[in-house]
Amino acid sequence: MKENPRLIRGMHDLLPEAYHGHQSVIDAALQQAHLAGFQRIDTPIMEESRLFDRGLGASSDIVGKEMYSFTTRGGEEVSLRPEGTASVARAFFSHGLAQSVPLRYFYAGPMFRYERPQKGRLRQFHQFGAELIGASGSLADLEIIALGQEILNTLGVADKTVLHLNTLGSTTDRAAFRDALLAYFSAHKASLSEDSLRRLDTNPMRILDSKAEQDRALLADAPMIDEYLAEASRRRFDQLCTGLQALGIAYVRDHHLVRGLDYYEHTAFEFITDALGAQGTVLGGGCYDRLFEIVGGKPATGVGFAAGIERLSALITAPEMPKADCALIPIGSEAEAFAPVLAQSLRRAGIATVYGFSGKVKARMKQADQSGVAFCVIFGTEELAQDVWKVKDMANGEETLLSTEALQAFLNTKIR
RNA sequence: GUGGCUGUAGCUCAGUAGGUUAGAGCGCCUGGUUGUGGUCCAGGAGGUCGUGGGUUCGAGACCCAUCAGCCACCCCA
Repeated sequence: MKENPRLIRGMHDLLPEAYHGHQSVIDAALQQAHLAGFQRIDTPIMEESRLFDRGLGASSDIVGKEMYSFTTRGGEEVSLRPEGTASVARAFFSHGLAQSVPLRYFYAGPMFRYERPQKGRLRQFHQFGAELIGASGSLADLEIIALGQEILNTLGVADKTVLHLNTLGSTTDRAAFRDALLAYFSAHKASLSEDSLRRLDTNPMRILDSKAEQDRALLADAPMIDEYLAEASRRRFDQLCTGLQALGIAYVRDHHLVRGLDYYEHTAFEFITDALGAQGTVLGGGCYDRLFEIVGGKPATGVGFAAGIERLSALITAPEMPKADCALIPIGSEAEAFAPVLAQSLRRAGIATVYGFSGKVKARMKQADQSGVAFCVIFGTEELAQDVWKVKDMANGEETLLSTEALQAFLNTKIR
């Protein structure tokens, strides 16, 4: 316990049961993504640090203090990815994909953030996400939100979440709004919390979602984004709202929803739950047109979301683990030697077969039982001599003697 | 990064105002059954009490440090 290697802080093993929960979340998401025409991609978990430095914005906490960054033996400055979108944007340019627009991509994998661990917050965690590149406007926003909603529906967690929706306006709208906020809060510096005083310098919009009472008291009279929206921005948002209504997707307009990454503009949304403690966002995203120019120098449009697999996994009722269909219990060295042969033929017939339990027959039966198999095939010198297999139904204890062909047929009908 | 709570067997926890050989339940192993699980009965193994230091005649209990976990802030998936 003292000298042995330990788990690094904030890192978690996924034992079979937890892994299965994760996988079923990914499977459900993937299934819906497929139905919507999104294709799976993977990008490296490591990128040049400057991709994230520039892409996510220096004012974001992620870049400021949460990245796993280091210098390689070759002297490259690299970072473990803290999120997936910047990499997708990079890949867009790396492969000249501007030709093939619009693109619908889905990804899933580990992300890394050097934060203090807490409920629903790990240093290595897993996200899946969807990105729609090269389509823009309210229809693209709607498509992405609808996919997110559909995934939550499939997972059966939709009733535990609320969709929060906001618009941040275009880059120019946002800048004007920002200035107005800066002016307003600067005039009320005395009443601001310590954290918000800091935000005033780094990112005034973040004061909007402050949890501090003293800050919230100021919010009522604070400038609203709606007052700063250009006509086109307003229309885009209105059309999105109309579209959501048409799809029967409920939402709440959250004027204080601000996302932490600098690249967002126009539509921003989060599906939030109150069942997970303080880390309530389960799936969130928005429009990130600006990211492309920052990353690749050329304009493109994008909207997408990312979802926390651990958080979703904690919300769903864990599906049952898949079990093997039957276990082999050979008795005696002759039978022992034949177990692999029988296992091979059963497996080739599509029957999931386990063997190799240790100890006496009693102990093996117990292990087989605990592995959850529905049937045991018990055979020793007697059975081998008569060329039969004794099959035991673990549910009711019934035993049947069967020939090899009959065994496969028997198991196949019982299992399906 | 800041604050609060916690750290005793594989798991969940108990451990009186500091006092000899640290307990329970579950799990595990063995036996009751020569080739048979899930119930029952009997027995058994397993702990440097997170780690390091200190106080004391004596520390699992008290103090300090450190590490880890949890919860909240911060931030976000």
